Amino acid sequence: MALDTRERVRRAAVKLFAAKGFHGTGIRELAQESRLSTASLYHYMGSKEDLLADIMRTCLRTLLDSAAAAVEGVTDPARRLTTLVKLHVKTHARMPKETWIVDNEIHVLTPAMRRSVVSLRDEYERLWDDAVSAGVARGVFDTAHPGVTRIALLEMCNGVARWYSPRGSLSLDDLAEHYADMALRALGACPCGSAEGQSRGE
Amino acid sequence: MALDTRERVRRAAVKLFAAKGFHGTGIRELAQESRLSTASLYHYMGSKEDLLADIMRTCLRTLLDSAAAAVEGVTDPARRLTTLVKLHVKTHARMPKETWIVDNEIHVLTPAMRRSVVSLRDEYERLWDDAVSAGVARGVFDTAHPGVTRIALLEMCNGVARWYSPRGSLSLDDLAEHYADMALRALGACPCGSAEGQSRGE
Amino acid sequence: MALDTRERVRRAAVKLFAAKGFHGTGIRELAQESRLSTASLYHYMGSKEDLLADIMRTCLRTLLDSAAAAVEGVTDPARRLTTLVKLHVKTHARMPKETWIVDNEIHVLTPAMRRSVVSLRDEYERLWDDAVSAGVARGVFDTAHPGVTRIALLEMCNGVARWYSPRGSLSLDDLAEHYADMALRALGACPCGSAEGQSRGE
Amino acid sequence: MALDTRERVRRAAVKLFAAKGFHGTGIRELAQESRLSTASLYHYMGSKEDLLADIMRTCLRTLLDSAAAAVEGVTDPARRLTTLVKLHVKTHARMPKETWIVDNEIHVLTPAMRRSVVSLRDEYERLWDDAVSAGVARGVFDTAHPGVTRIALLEMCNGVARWYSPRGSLSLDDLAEHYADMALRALGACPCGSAEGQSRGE
DNA sequence: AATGAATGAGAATTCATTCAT
DNA sequence: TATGAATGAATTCTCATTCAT
Repeated sequence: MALDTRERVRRAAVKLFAAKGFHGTGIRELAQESRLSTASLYHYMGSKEDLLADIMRTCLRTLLDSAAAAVEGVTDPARRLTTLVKLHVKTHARMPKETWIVDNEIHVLTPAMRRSVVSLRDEYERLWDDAVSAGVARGVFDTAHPGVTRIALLEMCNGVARWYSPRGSLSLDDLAEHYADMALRALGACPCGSAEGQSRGE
Repeated sequence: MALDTRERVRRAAVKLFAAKGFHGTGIRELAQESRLSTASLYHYMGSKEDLLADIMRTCLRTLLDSAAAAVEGVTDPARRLTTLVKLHVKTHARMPKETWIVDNEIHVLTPAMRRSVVSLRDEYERLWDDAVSAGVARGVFDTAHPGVTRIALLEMCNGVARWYSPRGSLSLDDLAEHYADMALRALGACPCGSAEGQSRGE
Repeated sequence: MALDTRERVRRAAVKLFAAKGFHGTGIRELAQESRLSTASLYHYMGSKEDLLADIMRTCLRTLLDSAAAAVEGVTDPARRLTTLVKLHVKTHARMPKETWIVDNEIHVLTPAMRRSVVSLRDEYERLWDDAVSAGVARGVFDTAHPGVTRIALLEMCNGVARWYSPRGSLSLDDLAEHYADMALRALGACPCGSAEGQSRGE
Repeated sequence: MALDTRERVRRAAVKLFAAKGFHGTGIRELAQESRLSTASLYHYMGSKEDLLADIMRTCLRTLLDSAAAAVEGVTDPARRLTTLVKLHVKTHARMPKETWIVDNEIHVLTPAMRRSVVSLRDEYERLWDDAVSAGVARGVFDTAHPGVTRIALLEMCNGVARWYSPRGSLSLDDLAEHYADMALRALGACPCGSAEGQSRGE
C-alpha cells in the first residue's frame, strides 16, 4: 500500500516536472496530483529535490544497467553502438518524461545531489565512449572528432523524448532502426551497411 | 543611455535564465545583475515573461533572417543544408545562452506568447524542411524518414549550445564543418563527399 | 477551533474594511488584527476578495432570510413595509460595519463575484418593491413615483449604518419606529396613521 | 492652457475616484486618463490626496454657496427646506461623481485635511438643521426626532447620486419635486400641501 | 499513515513620489 | 511645461517546509 502511494507520488512528479519543470511545479500541485495533503507528501518524498534526484537516479540506473547488459559480450563496435543507440532511443520514446527530466533539469540540483546524478550519467556515457573509441581504434568508424561525434549523437537521440509519439506512423522498432542507421552513417560506418538487416533480433 | 540599460537588463536575463532557468531566476537576482532596483527593472522589461519572450524572439529572428539570407540563391540541396547546419551550429556555439533558452524554455510561456515564438521557430524549421525535401526529391539525399531525420539533425545541432567552449581545441569553423559532415552523412549524401573541401571559403 | 480562527479573521476584516475600505486595508493589517501571519491568513480566507464577497453574501443572506420570514403571511402592505423598514434599520444599526460594506464596496468586486452579490441584493430589494407596489395597487400608498420612492427610502435607511450609535439617546426600537413612520408618511400612508400604535408588538 | 490641463486632471480624477474609489485608483491610471506623464501630473495636482481634498472642497463650496444664496431671505421653513432639498437633489443628479466622492471618500483623508472638508460639510448641514429646527419651532413640521429626520433626509437625497440617470423617464425637475414632496411628508408638513404647486418658480 | 494548521521567506508586481533634464 | 528614469516601500499572494495531533 505504501508502495503504491510512493509510486503515485513519483508518477505525479514525473508528469509535472516534465510538463512544467522543477521550479515551475509547486508542492501543492504535486500533492493534488498525488491525491495527498502537502504534509503527507513529505512522508513519502523527503524534500522536493530528493524526489527529483530520485527520479533521475532511477531513470539513469535503469538505462545504465540495461545498456550494460545489452552490450555485454558484444565485441563488434558497430553492433555495440547500434545496440546502445536503439536502447537509448527506445527508452527515450517509452519514458519521454523521465528522460526529459534527466536531460534537462540537472542544473537545478544542489551540488551534492548533482554530483551523484552526473556520475551516473558519466558512467552511462562511458559505454558510448568505449564503443566509439573501439570502433575508431579498429578502423570501423571514420570520424574526425570522435568525442564530438559521440556527444552529437547522444543529443540527437535525446531529442526523441521531445517529439516522439507512439500514435505516429513510425513504430518503435523502425524509429530505433532509423536512428541507429543515422548514427552509423555519421560515424562513417555505413558502407559496411548490413547492420540494419542483422540487428533484427534485438 | 536608455538603450544601454535595456541591453544590460537583457544580458543579465540571458545569463540568469540560461544558468538557472526562467522559474529558477528571481527578479531580485535579475535586478542585482542589472544593477537596478527591482522597481526600475520594470521600467525596462515589462513583465518577466515579456523579457523572456523578447529574448526568444530576437534570437529566433536573428537566426531566421541570417539563415534565409545565407540560403538565398543556393539551389544545390546539399549546399543549402550544409549552409543551414553551419549557421545553426555557429550561432549555437556563439550564443549558447540565448539559443539554450529558445530551445528549452518555450514551455514556460503563456499560450499567447508561446504562439508568437513557436511560429517563428516553425518558420525557421521550414528552411531545414525545404532543404531536406528538395534533396530527397532530387535524389541527392537518401533517407528512409526525411522528417525524422530533419528533426534529429536539428536536435543534434542544438546540443552544441550545451557543451561547446571556445576554449576547447576545436575551432568554430572546424566544429561547423564537422557537424555539416555528419548531417550529410546521416542524409546519405556522403559519397558526393567533396562538400568538406569546397565549403572552406564560407 | 478552526471555526474560531475563521471567525476572528472575518471580524478583523469587517472592522477594517468598514473603517478604511477594501482597498485601504492591507493584508498585513488584516493579519495583525487577526493575530495570524499573512501566510496563515490565506489558509482561512482564500483571497482578500473572497473574504469581502463572503462577508457581503453572509450579510445579505441574513437580511434577506429574516426579511422574508418577517414578511411571510403579512398581507397588509403598510404593515409589510413597516416590517421591512424596521428590520432594515435595526440590522443596519446593529451591524453597521457589515451593512456599510455591502452598501458601499460592491464596486470593488470582480464582475463574477459582483454578480453573485448583486443578485442577492436584487432579491432583497424585490421584497421592498413588492410591498410598495402592493400598497400602491390597493390605494393604500399614494406616491407619484413608486420606484423612486422605494429606492429613496432604502437609501434613507442605509444611512443609519453611518451614524447610529447605541450610546445615543435613541433606543433601537424608537429608531426603527421613527424610520417606519417617515417611510409611511413619504408613501402617503400617514393619514391611516395608527400604524405606529399597532406595530408595538413587533 | 494650464487651466485646461488642470481641469483635465480634475475631471480624470473625478471620473476614476467615483468609479473605483480613491485607493482603487492608481497614479498611472490618473496620468493616462489625463493624457499626462505621472511626473507631469504632480505639477498640477500636488499629491494624490491634495487632488481628492480639492475636489471635495470645491464641490462642497459650490453646494454650500448656492444653497446659502438660494435660501437667503426665504423665511418660510417649508419653503426653505424645499429649496434645500431640490438644490441638493439636483446637484447630486447633475454631479453624481463629485457628490459621491464627497459622500463616500471622506474617510480616506488624513486628519488635517479631513477637518477642513468636514467643517465645510458641517456648515452646509447647518443650513438643513436651521430649516428643520425653524419649522419645528413654528409648528410647521411635526417630527418626533428632528435631528434624526434631518440626517435621514440627507442620506435619502445623497442616494440620488447612486442611481439617477438623465436618460431615465424622470426629468430633473420632477425628480427634485418628488424628493421635496417626500421630505415635507416625512416632516409632517404634507397637509399644508400646496407646496408642490407653489414651488414652480424656483 | 495522514493531515489541518501554521509560518518565515520569498515570489512578481505596483505603489506614490522625486528628480535631473 | 513636460517627462524619462529611478526608487524605497508596499502590494497581494505563494513558496517549501514543519509540527502537533
